[in-house]
Amino acid sequence: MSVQTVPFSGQCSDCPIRHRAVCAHCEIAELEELESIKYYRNFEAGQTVIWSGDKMGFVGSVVSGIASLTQTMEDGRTQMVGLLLPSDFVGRPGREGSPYDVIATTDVVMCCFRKKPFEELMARTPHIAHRLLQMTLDELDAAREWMLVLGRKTAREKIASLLSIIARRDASLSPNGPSGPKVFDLPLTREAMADYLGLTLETVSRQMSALKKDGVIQLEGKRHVTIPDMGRLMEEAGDDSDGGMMA
Amino acid sequence: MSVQTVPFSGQCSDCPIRHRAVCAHCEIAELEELESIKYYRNFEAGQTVIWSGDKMGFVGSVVSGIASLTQTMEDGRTQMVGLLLPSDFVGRPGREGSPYDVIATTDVVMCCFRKKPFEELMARTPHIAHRLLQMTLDELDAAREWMLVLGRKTAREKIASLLSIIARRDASLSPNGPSGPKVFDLPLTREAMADYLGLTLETVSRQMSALKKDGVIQLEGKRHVTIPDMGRLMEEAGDDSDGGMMA
DNA sequence: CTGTTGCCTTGACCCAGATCAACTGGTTCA
DNA sequence: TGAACCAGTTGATCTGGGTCAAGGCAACAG
Repeated sequence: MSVQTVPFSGQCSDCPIRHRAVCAHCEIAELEELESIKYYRNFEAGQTVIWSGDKMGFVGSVVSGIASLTQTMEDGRTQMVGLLLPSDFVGRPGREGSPYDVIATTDVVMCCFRKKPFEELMARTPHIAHRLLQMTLDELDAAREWMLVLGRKTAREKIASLLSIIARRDASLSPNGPSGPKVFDLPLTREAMADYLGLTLETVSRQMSALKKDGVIQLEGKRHVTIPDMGRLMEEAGDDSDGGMMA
Repeated sequence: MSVQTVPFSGQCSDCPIRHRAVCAHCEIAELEELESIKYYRNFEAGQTVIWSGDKMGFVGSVVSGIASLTQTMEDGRTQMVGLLLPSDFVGRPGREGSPYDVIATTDVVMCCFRKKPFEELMARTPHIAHRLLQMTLDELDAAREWMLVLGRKTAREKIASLLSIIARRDASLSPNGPSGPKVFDLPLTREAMADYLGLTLETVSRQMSALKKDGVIQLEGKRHVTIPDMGRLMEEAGDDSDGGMMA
């Protein structure tokens, strides 16, 4: 309920996502231009940022918090089609509306640009256009990796896949090196996990319990997760256990 | 077995995908530059265009035929994560290798560019970079739409979704208007359909038979499909039956 | 301290789709 | 002429995960 405020000076140079967002490759002058058209918006957990089909007046980056992209069928079945983490971009230069709902999963701070000025700026700033292409290609790869999860993995593998994704990206932001136990708080409810994984929340709950019983994860409360052995978790996910890092 | 050859003069100006591929927005001068670094390659049905993980020396566009992007787990489970139709782009400027296998589903002709020269050209040709961004965004939307199919639809709905996708894009290329019966040949085996839909080929076969029995589709042989009522098919797919076109 | 609400867990049962297996018809090759 | 081989169909059976239903537990309001 408390109104969140921008969690830093508000200057691009101090911005926590400065080197990962659309603006990552910008030079000082370009950054100043961006700075002049940007503004911040706060969204509370559960709030809808953009409704599917609505025209979108702005684009922007997630500064903090987590949002989700969700598709819904007429009969209520829903599928989350993307997780937006800090530095991820929302909206499409050159598109009217969003094809999915964008929903704040936790409290979210976004760095927004009105669409028109941003598009104009992008047209004459290859650094931005190029970075956006890179980011879009990354998202496409992530979406396709997720298609394998949705289409071919068992419930247990799906849960393990989700946990390993969250653990890995969390690790990339936080301390303690790549190996060793990982600890984090799940930012998603069981229902949100189910929507992401194409499962029911009961199955999610059961498989979480099973992974706990088998010692793959430890749970403290409902959300606080410890992964004693990341390699083990990756095996459970059905991925190559060597996550690309060799001795 | 017959060696396919380029099915037209080989000049960009005559190219069947001239106005839909990466080069769509190029001006004459830019097109000439592209022309000077392009070459054609033919692949037979079943042939692997690129192996997952291999470094890729080229990028390019599908000129004719159909290719698929496929991911495989160690135990052999496979998921098709994309269908490449004429005008679709293969490869990533700025990436070493492909994260998935690219396999020719039918005989395929590709218009290729060696990666390095293409990247250099792209860097100084915003028309190409911009078009590539557009196309990537489209692919991302398609991938996300497919996530809903994989995660939440029943086998029958999945088949109907696939058929309606093929029918719609076929219709956009061929005669007879948007409404009225659609007729086409399935470019995929039952197994390829199963890999795309996250099903087994037996289930695909059964659901095809069921849709035929219920009059949603007509089958002549195994592959030749007639859709008497597109609206009906869209309902079966669980999509909004109005495909965006209103009276 | 008690009722309510939201999130989660657990159990019992069921069914869509997987698995295993037999069979059809077309095509190629000898 | 027929053996071998595909791609596809169809049947019988099994099972992972969905569905339905009953709590548990923490947070909060009255």
